[in-house]
Amino acid sequence: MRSDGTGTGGEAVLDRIDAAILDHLAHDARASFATIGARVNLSAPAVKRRVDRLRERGVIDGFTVRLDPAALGWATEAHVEVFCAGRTSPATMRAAFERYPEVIAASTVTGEADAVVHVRAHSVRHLDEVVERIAAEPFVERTRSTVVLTPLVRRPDVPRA
Amino acid sequence: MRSDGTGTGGEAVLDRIDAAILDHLAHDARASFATIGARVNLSAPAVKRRVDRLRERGVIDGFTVRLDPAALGWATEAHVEVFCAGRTSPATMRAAFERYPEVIAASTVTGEADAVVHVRAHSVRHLDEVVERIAAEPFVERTRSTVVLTPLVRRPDVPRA
DNA sequence: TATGAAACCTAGTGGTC
DNA sequence: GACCACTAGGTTTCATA
Repeated sequence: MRSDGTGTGGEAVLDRIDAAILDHLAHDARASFATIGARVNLSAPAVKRRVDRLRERGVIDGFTVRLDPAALGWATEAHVEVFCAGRTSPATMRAAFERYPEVIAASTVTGEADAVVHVRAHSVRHLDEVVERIAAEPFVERTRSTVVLTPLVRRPDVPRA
Repeated sequence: MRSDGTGTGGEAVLDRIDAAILDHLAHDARASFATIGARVNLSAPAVKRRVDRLRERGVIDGFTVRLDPAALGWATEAHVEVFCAGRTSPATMRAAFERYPEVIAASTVTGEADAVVHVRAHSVRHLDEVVERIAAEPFVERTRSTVVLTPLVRRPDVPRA
């Protein structure tokens, strides 16, 4: 895989217009096709067809709302490293972590810990309670938490470039 | 701050209807106000007014597209712990990390490291290159990377509960 | 195969009660 | 918050390059 987003055959995953459309949608997913079309020099139907195709291809996973955690009282954020007792399957971990609404992301990782769980809570007290519950999961040996002090960058999940 | 999302005065940040609207928008940010209204027993204009109010209040930050990283060739993901030489201001770090399109999130944290930077790259080679560049930033003493093996959970940035 | 133009239908929006 | 009227946008069809 080359780092410019093209496959081995040279066919770009996205042409320049698709990229521009996605960039626009990233900023305003409710923009009209006509508005997007004006920026990419395409008619509204043409934009719609491209968006439909991007959805079919799985490039576009859906459209969501961006919420401000602070405005909703989710003031505390932490990365919880999870150390497992013995070998635990990713499926087991997923099943466990999915049950926590406070878990916004989780993945198995290289290095010392077996998994890193991204937790959002209302308060340090709330965070503590969640971490306690995670630590009490049968497959968890211990955890190590690092609390977020200052958010610096927060971008869409996928880079534009 | 209580953990149920209400303030000290007892006024909920969101009433039940707002929460339902946001939940719907989280799943499909391009849903029509009429469709949303059908689910929350409200007319389309009423839904629109609530959404407008949520935007004004800053609860809704915007609407974005959810892209599949794999479909776009962003196959590699890592958490990079950054250790700074001396004291470095968050503003300095933000300015530096913002310049990397590969950085999808960054924050200062408690614990050993000074910051954690979430990086997405096309390949391990690409990731390596990005980490090298971060490590070469003037304020960075050293870095420690943990590469994501298996994504387990990936949710909207803010919990619904 | 992708597009543009037009037609048609649905949705957004502001005013009124 | 509902209802109405008006405007704007979504979606299909068809012709074209």
